Amino acid sequence: MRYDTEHKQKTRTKVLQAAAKAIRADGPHRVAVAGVMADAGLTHGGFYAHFASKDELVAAAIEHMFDETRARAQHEMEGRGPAEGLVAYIDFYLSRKHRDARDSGCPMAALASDLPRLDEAVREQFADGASRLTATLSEKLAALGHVNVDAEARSMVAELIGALSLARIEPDSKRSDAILSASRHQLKERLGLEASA
Amino acid sequence: MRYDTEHKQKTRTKVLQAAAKAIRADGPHRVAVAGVMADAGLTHGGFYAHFASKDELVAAAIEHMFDETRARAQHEMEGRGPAEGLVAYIDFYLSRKHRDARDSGCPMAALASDLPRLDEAVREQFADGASRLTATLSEKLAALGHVNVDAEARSMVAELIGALSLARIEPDSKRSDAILSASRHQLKERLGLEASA
DNA sequence: TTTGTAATATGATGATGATCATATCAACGC
DNA sequence: GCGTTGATATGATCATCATCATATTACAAA
Repeated sequence: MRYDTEHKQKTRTKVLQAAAKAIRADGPHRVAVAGVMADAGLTHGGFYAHFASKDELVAAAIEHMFDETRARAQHEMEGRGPAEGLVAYIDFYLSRKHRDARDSGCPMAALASDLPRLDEAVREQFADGASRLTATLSEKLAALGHVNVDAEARSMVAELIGALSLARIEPDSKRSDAILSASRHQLKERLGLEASA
Repeated sequence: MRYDTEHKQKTRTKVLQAAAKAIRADGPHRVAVAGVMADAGLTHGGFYAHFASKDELVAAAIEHMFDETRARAQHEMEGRGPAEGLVAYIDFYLSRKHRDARDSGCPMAALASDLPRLDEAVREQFADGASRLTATLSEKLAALGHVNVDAEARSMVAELIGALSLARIEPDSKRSDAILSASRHQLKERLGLEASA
């Protein structure tokens, strides 16, 4: 080996990070290989030493996004009881910060409408990610003594994604805030996580 | 006038219909002007006699989608009391039929993640459409004696869009059905539209 | 039937972008 | 120091696509 053993590995990671951002920001079809490579500090030529095709890059980048956001979610809920954990997650997910960070936030919200247009393999990855998240939330609900935890968790995830998507569409920032706020409160209220309406 | 007075108008409508379908199916960036024209039974050359640019086509097509789906929503709820209307709308929105008809269904669900990447003008159109829908649902809730109708309606729209998006991502049809079903029931239950859980 | 012109078709043009072929460079072992 | 070779860079190529310039065509009116 001429270069450092990890050199190529590190480069691959840099490319993946750049791709993960660009794909969420611009959509899988608008990201250009050359652009991603430039963002990673490279030129387009080396690309095919790392990935067999752009499609493969997209798939790998999506996996990368899930790894990142799963870690963040865990971090968000870590060291808290089920109720506080759920509240923290809701507050994080429906925060202005998350809304404004499309390029580094939840891939499901960032790519909701791009996905049905992608390969089934990628969709499976996504469905898997969604299931894992639903399962985590469902456990917390069970710990709180809820009965219909599965449906409640699914419904919760749906509202989170929908509300974040809508908040990102709304150009008026006050109204966008109101969308986030409404869902934050409605969710907490109906899950018994908040005293007042 | 050489052609029929309505000829061009009719052609424009055909192009818009084709574009509205293609955009929802493939996303605004993957639809090609020539393809849309071909779908409308024409060749690409005449395009610029109807629209100044592709962007203008996209904007017009999105307006067209809203007109269509608003009419359908009205039809769905028409001649029913507020409770039955809401139930009918939920059942329609979260139906397998709607899930499988991405190219002719709700534009918000079909384009959720494409929108933040489009012009503010288009996003305003969308936010407007969402507001109108929320307002309609909110009225029905008020008629049923609900108090916090605004937040409830927003939350409902968010869950509808989120659940439909998730159902469209999930490649396994049984699991996809389960996503739709969970949200259908959760929504009706929490809005007091269904007797049993 | 002929004709003028709006509506449409045909055929460029230039830009962008995925992919590949070839050249250059970096750093490890000698 | 120097060559070897893996990692990147440079510079095509080919396809797709928006847009435009020019040619046809269809049909109302004469």
